[in-house]
Amino acid sequence: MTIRVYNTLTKTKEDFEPVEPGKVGIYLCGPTVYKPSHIGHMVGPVIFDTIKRYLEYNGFDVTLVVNITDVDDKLIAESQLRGITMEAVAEEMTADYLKNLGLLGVNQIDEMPKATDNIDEIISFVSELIEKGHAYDSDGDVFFDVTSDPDYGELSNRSVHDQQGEGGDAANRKRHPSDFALWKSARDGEPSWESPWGNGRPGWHIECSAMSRRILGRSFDIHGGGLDLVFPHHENERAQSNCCHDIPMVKYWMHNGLMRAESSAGKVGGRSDRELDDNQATVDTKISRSKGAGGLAELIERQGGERIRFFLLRTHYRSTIVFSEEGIEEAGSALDTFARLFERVERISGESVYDQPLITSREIGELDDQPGELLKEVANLRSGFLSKMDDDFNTGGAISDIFDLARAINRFIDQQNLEDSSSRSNDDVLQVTRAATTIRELGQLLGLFVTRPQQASGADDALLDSIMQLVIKLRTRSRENKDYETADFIRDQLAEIGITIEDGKEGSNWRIE
RNA sequence: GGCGCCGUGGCCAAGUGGCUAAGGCAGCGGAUUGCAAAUCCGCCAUCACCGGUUCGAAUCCGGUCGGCGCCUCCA
Repeated sequence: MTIRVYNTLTKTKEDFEPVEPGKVGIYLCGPTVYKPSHIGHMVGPVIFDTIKRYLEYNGFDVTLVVNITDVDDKLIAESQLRGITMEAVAEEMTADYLKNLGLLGVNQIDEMPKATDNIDEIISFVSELIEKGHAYDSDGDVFFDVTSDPDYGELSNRSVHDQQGEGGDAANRKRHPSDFALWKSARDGEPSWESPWGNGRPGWHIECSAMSRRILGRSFDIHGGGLDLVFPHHENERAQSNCCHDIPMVKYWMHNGLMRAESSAGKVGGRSDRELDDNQATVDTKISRSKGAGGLAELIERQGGERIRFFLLRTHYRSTIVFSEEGIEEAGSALDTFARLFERVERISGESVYDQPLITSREIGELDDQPGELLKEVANLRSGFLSKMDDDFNTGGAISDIFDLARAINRFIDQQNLEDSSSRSNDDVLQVTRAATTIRELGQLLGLFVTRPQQASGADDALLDSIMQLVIKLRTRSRENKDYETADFIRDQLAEIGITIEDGKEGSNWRIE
């Protein structure tokens, strides 16, 4: 069992071996908190949350860091526009971001450092770069000298010659057009901090170099982010850190694919809308406002976090995901299979699958020999799931195995006629329970099936449940009297208010759709 | 112009040199059901196109067509 990881730097999958055995440091570039987050911002957190879960399951001690960029041009612009402080904007948008992460089950983040809490660290980092001859002070701005880094451009595969470089008035203070700002001198009315080069604020890239060093050390394992960050952000971070420390900052650079709106409008929340002709712009703007870029909170409320998470994880993390709400609904239909299965198992065993203890380590599971016909199949599928995850966290491929698992369990229940209590054996019930628990064991690695769904059955609301028991009793009586007209009427009427009745071998079940 | 990605069944989506090309959604047929629903069983693709390498390619190479990203703030 070797985990393999695709490294953007080498463009190949490599065997995963942490810098320090048993320990893994992951730094994921988080958001600039100037606007509410959209679904595209969730792709990285969901996949890296999943990666951490998987690595921990495999016995690694993982630290996951996601930074918050709370000082930059866009934040300043937003605060001026709204007439409130930059801190207030950042605070509001950070809260929005955290709320959305929570709803999607992203709860593996260990630290979320903010740029403004690390100004001292940033200033000393810049000073070190100047001392080592990799940066220069130019009239209150400090720039990184890209020509001092022989490896510059290696990550994004480009040479200094074909760089455009930032334009604007900063350009004539640079020695080379590709040099980028480590420290920007303050303009009137902008937030600023004292520094050896005068009042100013950090450049975009330096916070990540400084904060990752503080928390994860000079050399850590995984640095992640969206594909759009490879250049210039990660290229520049890498240049800063490598030049400052003379050791590789990061062992594995991992980048997730970006999300795109339907009808190839460009990425969600991106700027491509305005470049389209009128006709298309109308279509695409509507899509992005109603379905994603606009209200993530509303989207989550409508669909549920688990569905969205599953939707994201169905596609390989390096691929582009085309956003559509239909896609999320389809993912939801697929996910319902598991909710129904867990209820079915609960009816048979009398215990909630959600109350069963979960295996949280791969080793324990592998040592456990599984007796019984069903559990043999389960063991096979389980190892299929794990080997797909081993191969660069192929969540999309691995998911097929949990569907096969569900089918195997349902088939076993059918064949052994376990819904009929008279034909149940303790061994069969045990096998089914353990098999279903294996789905949860694997699901938890993806952040799925972690908590019991609220509306899986009526048990949440005692009054509703007793009323439904009564309704079912009345309907059962009708059926026994062969009064199918009444029985069907009750079922149809319930369906209209969103309650599904299913007649089973030992009575009827109901479910809120 | 430079760098890079993608094109697998109606739709979504794994697989990237060799068992019968995963899985999901939808559909169809069957079992089951009073009828349904759920569940199970079965059916539904030769992998954009052309050429090449190879005993053998969806998987490698070249070309064509089509879609997309980065090079500027962006997860």
